[in-house]
Amino acid sequence: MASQTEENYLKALFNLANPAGEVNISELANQMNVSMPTVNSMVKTLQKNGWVIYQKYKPVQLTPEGQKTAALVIRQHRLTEMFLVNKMGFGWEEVHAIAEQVEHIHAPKFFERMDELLGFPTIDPHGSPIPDKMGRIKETHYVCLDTCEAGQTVVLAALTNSSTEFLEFLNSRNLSLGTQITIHSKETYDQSMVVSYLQNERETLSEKVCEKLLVRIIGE
Amino acid sequence: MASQTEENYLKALFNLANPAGEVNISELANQMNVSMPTVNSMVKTLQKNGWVIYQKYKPVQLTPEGQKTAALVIRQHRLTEMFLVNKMGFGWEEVHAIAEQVEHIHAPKFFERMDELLGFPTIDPHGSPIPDKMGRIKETHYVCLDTCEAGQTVVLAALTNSSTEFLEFLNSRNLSLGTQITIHSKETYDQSMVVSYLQNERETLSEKVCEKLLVRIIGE
DNA sequence: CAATTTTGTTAGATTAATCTAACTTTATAC
DNA sequence: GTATAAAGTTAGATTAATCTAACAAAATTG
Ligand SMILES: [Mn+2]
Ligand SMILES: [Mn+2]
Ligand SMILES: [Mn+2]
Ligand SMILES: [Mn+2]
Repeated sequence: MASQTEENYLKALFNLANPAGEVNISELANQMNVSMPTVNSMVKTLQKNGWVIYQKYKPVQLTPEGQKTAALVIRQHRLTEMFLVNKMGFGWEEVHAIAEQVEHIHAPKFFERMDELLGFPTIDPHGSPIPDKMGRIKETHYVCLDTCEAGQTVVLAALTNSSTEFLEFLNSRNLSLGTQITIHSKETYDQSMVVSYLQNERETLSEKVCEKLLVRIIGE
Repeated sequence: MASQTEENYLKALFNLANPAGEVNISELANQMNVSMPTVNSMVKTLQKNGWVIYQKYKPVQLTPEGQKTAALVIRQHRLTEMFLVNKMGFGWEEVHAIAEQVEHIHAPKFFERMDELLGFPTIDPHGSPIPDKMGRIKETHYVCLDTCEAGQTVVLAALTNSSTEFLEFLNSRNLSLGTQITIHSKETYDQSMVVSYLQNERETLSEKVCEKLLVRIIGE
């Protein structure tokens, strides 16, 4: 059974993997906030446990078992976030740090019960997909708001970044998942957009914000 | 901040303390399922952190800070058990192992929210008192069923042992907290009792069972 | 393509939590 | 009250997870 530390490395590998499934030692060290030698020794441990493939000086790759283990921890993280928001009244900006701890609890029934009580959700409070019990993730096909055009109507569906600061910014602008947004114009100089939604008329969103919003296009 | 391991030692010390607040090294080793040298080195660590008083060859004692830290972990354990039973539909025999892990989560808001949603309970699903936010425990004065007399009517209030096996035994006999029990007789030979409650008429409870049941006397 | 920079590895140390073996102190029992 | 037993300590080793310093390989770049 994976230790908490190992589970955190597996999650990081899962999230950092490029299309070929590869992750560099330096990226992983950076993500985990540890030194490269620490990562070097940890990937050897992960390999011994059958979770990664690794050769000196080559990028690391999760094995199928590694992928599944990682996906199940991510499942527990996202179910926890959903439970905290929908059943315990937390805000979407408060739940990540708690879920980061709860995800490591070894008690399948605990998470199955959450899943049931939540009605088997497929996305978490930030719009990220919740892997199923087999570790499979349903692919979503959202587009980034910054690639949208003036005149389009879209619905906010997910975020590419869920930091507390960004979520608090979205709260301050009254933006939440499911909000329907009309794009009035896009400034070619700085890629900012003027949009309207709910009571917010002609709100300007900077490129920095737009590039973190994933939407479904529903009109024009 | 206490590590998970340290928190578990503090809980054990809290629970093992005799009226003078003392715990022997061997008792603690036995409770924690580790060797005496392990305990010896751990109590030195706990002392360095200000949680215990300790002198070579003397029993260990929690300091007031140690007591408070222990009580707050116990609070989190018992709130979790209550939440699992009352809000998530678990049976009282299923929750201890999960709570043993959840109790170590560092997120005061998480447990405050549980407390609120539960309506600020003062006892857990096994009748044990839940310490308040200051670590204070409200004293209860129950009597052990095996000290009761024929003819008395009592209400099951708490247990001195909450092992899964014992809880499953109680489930099989339809016994739960709050059940009103009438004592018909007490066998002087083996201390067993013949009792009635709910639909269960003239049920025999062995000494081994009676000594684990704490009751409030309500009649005769 | 050689020089330099970046990335990755090895070696060796540290800290927490554990163990066994050997020894010492305290308690118990004739 | 000495002998034995029980309880407790010390010493030294182990494993997981981390670090820094030194070195090596790979990538970049003029
Ligand atoms: Mn999260
Ligand atoms: Mn985590
Ligand atoms: Mn318990
Ligand atoms: Mn515990």
